[in-house]
Amino acid sequence: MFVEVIIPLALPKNYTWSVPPHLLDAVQPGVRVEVVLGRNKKYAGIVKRVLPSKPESFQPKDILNVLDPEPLLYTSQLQLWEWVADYYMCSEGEVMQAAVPANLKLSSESVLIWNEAAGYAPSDLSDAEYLVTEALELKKELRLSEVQQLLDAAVVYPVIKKLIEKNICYVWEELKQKYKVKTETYISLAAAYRNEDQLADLLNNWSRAPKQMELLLAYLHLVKTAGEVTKAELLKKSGASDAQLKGLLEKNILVAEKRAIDRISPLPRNIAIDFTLSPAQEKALAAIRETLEHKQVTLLHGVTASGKTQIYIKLIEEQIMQGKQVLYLLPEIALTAQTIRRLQKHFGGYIAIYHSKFNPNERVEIWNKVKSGDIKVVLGARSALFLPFRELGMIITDEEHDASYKQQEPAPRYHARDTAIYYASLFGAKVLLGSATPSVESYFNCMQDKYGLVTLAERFGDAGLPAIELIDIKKYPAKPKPVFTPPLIDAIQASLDAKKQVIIFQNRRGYAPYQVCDTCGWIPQCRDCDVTLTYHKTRNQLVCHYCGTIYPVIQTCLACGNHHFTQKNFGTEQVEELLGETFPEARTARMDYDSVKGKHDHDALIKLFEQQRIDLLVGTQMVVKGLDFEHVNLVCIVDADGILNFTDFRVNERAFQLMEQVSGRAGRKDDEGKVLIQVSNLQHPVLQFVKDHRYAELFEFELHNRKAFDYPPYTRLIRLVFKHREKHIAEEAAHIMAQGLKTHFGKYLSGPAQPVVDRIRNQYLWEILLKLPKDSRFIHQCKKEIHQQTVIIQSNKRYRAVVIQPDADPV
DNA sequence: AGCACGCCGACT
DNA sequence: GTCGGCGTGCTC
Repeated sequence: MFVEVIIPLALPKNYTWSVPPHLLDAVQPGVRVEVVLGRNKKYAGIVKRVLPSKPESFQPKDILNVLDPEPLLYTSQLQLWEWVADYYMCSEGEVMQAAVPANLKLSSESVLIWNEAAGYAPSDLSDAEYLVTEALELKKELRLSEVQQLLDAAVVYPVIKKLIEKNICYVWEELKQKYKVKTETYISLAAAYRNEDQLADLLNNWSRAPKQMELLLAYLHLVKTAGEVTKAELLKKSGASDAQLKGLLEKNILVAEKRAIDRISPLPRNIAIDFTLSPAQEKALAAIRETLEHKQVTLLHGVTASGKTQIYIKLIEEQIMQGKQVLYLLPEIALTAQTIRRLQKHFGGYIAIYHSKFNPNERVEIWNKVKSGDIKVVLGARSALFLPFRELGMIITDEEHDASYKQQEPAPRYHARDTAIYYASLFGAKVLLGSATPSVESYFNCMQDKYGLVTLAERFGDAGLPAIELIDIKKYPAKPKPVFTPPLIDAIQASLDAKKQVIIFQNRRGYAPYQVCDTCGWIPQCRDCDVTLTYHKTRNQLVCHYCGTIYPVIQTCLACGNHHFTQKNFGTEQVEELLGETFPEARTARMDYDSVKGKHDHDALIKLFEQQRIDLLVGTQMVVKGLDFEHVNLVCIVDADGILNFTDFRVNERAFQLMEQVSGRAGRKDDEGKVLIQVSNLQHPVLQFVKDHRYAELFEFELHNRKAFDYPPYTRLIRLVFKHREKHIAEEAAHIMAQGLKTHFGKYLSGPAQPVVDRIRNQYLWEILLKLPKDSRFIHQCKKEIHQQTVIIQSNKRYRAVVIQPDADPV
């Protein structure tokens, strides 16, 4: 018998191994098997299917072992992997990398074993070699990682190579399972004393060891109230010592037992729905149920604070009642303690949280519990899609428009929203997309009647939509360009006086986005990217916001040698600084990629703001995600031009989403929410829509524009960057690509899309490649990238790059 | 992903 | 003349 195995590597296809007779009964699709690939590398792969006949073109090797008594996942997951690999142009092994928690992907770890038999002469060894030899003689074996701690990382491999040559040690390859069950010791009464008489007998005839008796009594008391007693709990509650317990254990009065416990804190498994829906919500819920009767996917377009989550909760409850599982997807950033608490309150022990930053042991536990059907609801980021659901009833994709649903690096470059739709179809499950600002592609699918559409236009409770006011920046002195206009300052002051909070939105990090040489107008740019360098005052550095490269502050103009630069425009750092100067008595904080490095910083800052220990919060788009601030009554968009003034109309959708999301932060509880937008082009179409929260019309506008440009409605962003030392080559490449895209996107508008687009893209890429100079490294890289959804091509530092970034396509 | 093989430039 | 860098291809 033979098996096709998925190995967690980017192999061009799956390989086949043969099964020795004694393992025949153990193999089945979904189990892990230990196999040798290449010379002596061992991997734990997953059996995709069992093949009856021997392959012809090669001689398969035997599998070494079967690692699982039962499959790790169901066939629906294997189907999903196959689809993702095909659709997003990667190998199934790469999908496996993303899907399976590290602790289930056994790691091959090389261990150096001390060769007892061989002697050595210290004079023959270099310092580094001697160091390792000594350690080996002492410990008999060393892991490679330990050697690395011992030596300078750069010389590890050469030194080991030498030692092996000198026969001082050898390498042992072994597969190790890292996942360990966490156990806890439980204490219980020995069987002999389980009945009342015997226990009374024991207590009445107690002699000596009064301390032990104390502990025993404490145990008896505890067991009455708690039911089960752990060792740690008992010792803590009774204040007893280990010795006392040991005595009782030795006398066989109490017994200790180690039990595996769950890492996930056990919550009662009940559902507590303690709210009622508003009439508008009830109506939306009924509409969702109805559309889902005959459509697989429905989009819930609900303005911010319209209470979408409560509708989700009702739907989740229904699914649990039917014994089905639910996957609730959120963008990673929105997975805050706040959201989690909210869901946990209603679903207690039925729910699990899952995202890639979880510790590996917890991930394995959730994996197993989802597989067994123990967990009914998973609240997770995109990686939660790969959990082995058993009976999936529904997938909810909240904040459906969020770009972070698309994985960019590494492969598989999948879009969680679209993958979710496919995954759900395998179960016959329903999908609910939710957003206050749906993506154009989802909206388009509604218009095409492919998805159902339910709109929830009013905010929950008495809250109204915030009033949006435009401030004409041209009315105020042009230089220096004002960061805060007088009306804005007044409004902030009014909020401060009313003890309210303000969010100031500026979608640019750093202090100054670029700087200009006063004499010749030269602007410092990144060496590798076509991007100006942003000055960061706190770090006193120049940073490329595209690739992240850091440069020292430039004192001398590289073009003319002069020393005077002018800082142009402003970023969050400068806004924060100016706020401090303008409102010295207010408490100000900044929230952007630089100020919140870890996840904890983010949570901590949110907490501070929630508790009203911050009055003014400056931030980039980070402030628009996953926050529910009750005391905010003013949101300021300081520099709307910075979001709107692109020649590329395709940015409109993004600009609208940003503004709409920002304005959604204002005035959630009371009616006084206000949004101030400082802008120079008051006539900008996006602003007209934003002003009245008219999403549908913006969409019509977008669609119309895109049609006029032969541009497909549901490919949101295609960016082409061509660079070449020789300008005409770059231009030619750009031209060919643009032509190709234009000719074929007409067809794309009316037909099933993605495969076509991929073929076209590849075809034209090849054409470009043929015209470019024969640079083997460049061509090779291109070939490699062509197999990926996102094409990023570059060749070293001096590069020509083709960046094509198509968004994922609805299924 | 690793690893071997092979092809060119910098050295004993 | 060899050492060693990297580019290329292969692993059932």
